[in-house]
Amino acid sequence: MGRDEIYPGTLDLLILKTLGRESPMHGFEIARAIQQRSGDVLQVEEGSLYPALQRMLVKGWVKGEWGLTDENRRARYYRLTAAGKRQLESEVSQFERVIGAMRKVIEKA
Amino acid sequence: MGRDEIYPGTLDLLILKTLGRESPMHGFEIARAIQQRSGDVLQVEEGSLYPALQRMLVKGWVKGEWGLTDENRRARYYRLTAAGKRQLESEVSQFERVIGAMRKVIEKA
DNA sequence: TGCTACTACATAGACTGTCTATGCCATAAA
DNA sequence: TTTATGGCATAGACAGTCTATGTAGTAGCA
Repeated sequence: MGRDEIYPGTLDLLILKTLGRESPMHGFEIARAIQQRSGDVLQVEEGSLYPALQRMLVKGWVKGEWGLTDENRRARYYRLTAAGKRQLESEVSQFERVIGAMRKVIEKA
Repeated sequence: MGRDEIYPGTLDLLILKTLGRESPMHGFEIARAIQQRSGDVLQVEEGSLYPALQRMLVKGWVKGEWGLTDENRRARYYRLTAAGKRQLESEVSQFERVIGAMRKVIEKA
């Protein structure tokens, strides 16, 4: 309620997918990419993004390396690990399953 | 993560829709209806269901009346209020918007 | 009568995950 | 040298779901 975007539990999926599409990326880029691809509907706050990335680092779904951006700022570049790819696949199929089930509950008939 | 079903923030929608489809219903019936309609994918735990119904009572989205089931057990029968119907519509359209946006992020291309 | 199973409602407490707010630091621009 | 901006990060609040537990009434059965 009050919830405006991004259902809890789906952020990881968005991040993993974004990294799966293009790697490596740093945090800001990931957030921007999600926002753009979603047609400006989904906005990932930094206070959600970084904790999520930390969790994924710990779980070994992503690896991070410090580097420099085009504009010479330090940034942490993330890329998917093999475990991350598996996780991504699993989350995608779970997403489809759950959303499909919700559709059945919601649809007219 | 760990999350198995029902993304937080979507339970209200499921309950509202179920009540919108058939009223009045008591808690157990609502849970059963959601489970059945979802093809046994979504399972609403009692510890989630009753707090959700309480919240909705407070917010005036549903009204509850005590009654007796076919089997002579006391049960609280819920029905949508006008405010509940508006809320339902709003949640459905928000759901479509967010899920549509997620699809754009997730889809192949 | 006593036991068990089931229906139905309900709450406490843990836990997860997101958000708001804030801070730090470095670079670039004014 | 001040300001804006990019980028990372954490603390604290908060919402919402789950697990576990409890109550109580009904039905069935021995």
